[in-house]
Amino acid sequence: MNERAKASRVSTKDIAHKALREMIIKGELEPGQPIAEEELAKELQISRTPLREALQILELEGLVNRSLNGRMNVAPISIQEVKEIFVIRSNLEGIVVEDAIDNITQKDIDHLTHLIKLLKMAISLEDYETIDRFGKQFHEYIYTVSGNKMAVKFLYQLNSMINRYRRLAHKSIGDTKQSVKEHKMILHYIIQKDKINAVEEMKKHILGSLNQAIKTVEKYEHTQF
Amino acid sequence: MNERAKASRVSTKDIAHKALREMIIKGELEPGQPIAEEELAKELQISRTPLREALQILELEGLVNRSLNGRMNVAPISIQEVKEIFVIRSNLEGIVVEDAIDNITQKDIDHLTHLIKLLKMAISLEDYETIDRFGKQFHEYIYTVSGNKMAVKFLYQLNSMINRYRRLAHKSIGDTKQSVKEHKMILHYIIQKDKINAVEEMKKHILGSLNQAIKTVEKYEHTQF
DNA sequence: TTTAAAATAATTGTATACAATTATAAAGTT
DNA sequence: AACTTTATAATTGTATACAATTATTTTAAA
Repeated sequence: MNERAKASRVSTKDIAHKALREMIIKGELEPGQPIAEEELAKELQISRTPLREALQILELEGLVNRSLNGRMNVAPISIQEVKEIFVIRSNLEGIVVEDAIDNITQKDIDHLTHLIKLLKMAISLEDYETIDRFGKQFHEYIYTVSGNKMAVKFLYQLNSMINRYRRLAHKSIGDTKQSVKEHKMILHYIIQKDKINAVEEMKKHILGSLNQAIKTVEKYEHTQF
Repeated sequence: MNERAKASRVSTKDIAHKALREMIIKGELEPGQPIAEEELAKELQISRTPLREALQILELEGLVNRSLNGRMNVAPISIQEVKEIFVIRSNLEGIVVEDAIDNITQKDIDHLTHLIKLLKMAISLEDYETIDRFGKQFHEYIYTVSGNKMAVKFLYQLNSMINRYRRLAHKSIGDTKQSVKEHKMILHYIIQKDKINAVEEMKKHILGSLNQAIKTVEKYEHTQF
């Protein structure tokens, strides 16, 4: 048999899915904008078959909507939806830290501690993109430790939508410093294996970013119909 | 223009999706069983195109899995997954009652009260199917009142999986009587607009059915690989 | 001019054909 | 006989063709 690992093939569908997701998150496809399959397929230089499958995934992810007549459009942005998403996310992140506490090892704690250090460093450099990346890594590392596949699956589903809003938000240095404090607190409770407070703190942390997200969204809001 | 409402066309894809979901929930397609597109398409008398789209929905719903080589199989059943699902559901149901309390009217309260009466009646008749139906209606009515589209969307997604386990479980009369008590309590707190206790009670109610579900699943478990 | 009806065009939904990949069987080698 | 290698078959992934539906334009009537 062949030595090298089988390069798990990337399908045209997956490429289209990721590309479109990116385009929607970046706003290159605007909220509310109608989608014509033929046209979009030509633009991506693929056929309609994998494109339709990609669009269907995006539909289930909540990034595009399908109206009764079958026509699709980029999902509008709404404050109501942002609120709903963040409350759900806060609960899921709560579930996930709680499970993570059951499984966490010293190696994991070291890694999370390291991530917080990196986070601080990025803040001192006012490098917002890096701040965002390390913050994300902190959370995602906890996802992995939790071993809760289902919750993680839902969290990633939510993240597709959250990323749309995250992109619009530009944090202040004050916000990021507050954020690093919260990460520290969460880690503290994880180390203590104090589930109640870890969950509590995590929920507060997520909901804290909600108000900020709402502000940035207000001016972009589109009506849903 | 035409008078009558446009009969929103049902697509082959949707029919296939619902049919397959039913078959999986009923166990007609067994956990772990491999799926061959061509064969299944012939059986359903449709082409592979809409079948593939239906299968993709089922994949995202967690009812089928796709392995690295593209082959699909009916998702196995596992205790770990049941646990994860119920914890997530309990949180989502908590979110939803909390929101429902903000919107609830006297009419809604009357309806929920009525459903509990029907539930009691079904219990006295030991009609388990009807018990199940009214219990479901009680929860789904709260979904609607909440107005939380996102949470409801996730709940329905979970329900596809939960229904697989629900079907295996056969409750005792004792269980159902306990259940009706819990419904009453939940409604009580809703009427009082006591969010904290309503959420608490709802979570307990959902998690209460977890242990029962676990028992029934234990003998059906298949290993995931 | 406005409204309704009919015809045309554009778009989505499904079936089929083909290409690419993966699994299975057969043949060859040590 | 066990292991590779090659050839064959089966299966999935993508493109194209066609059918069904929906939207738009044109024509006709009031």
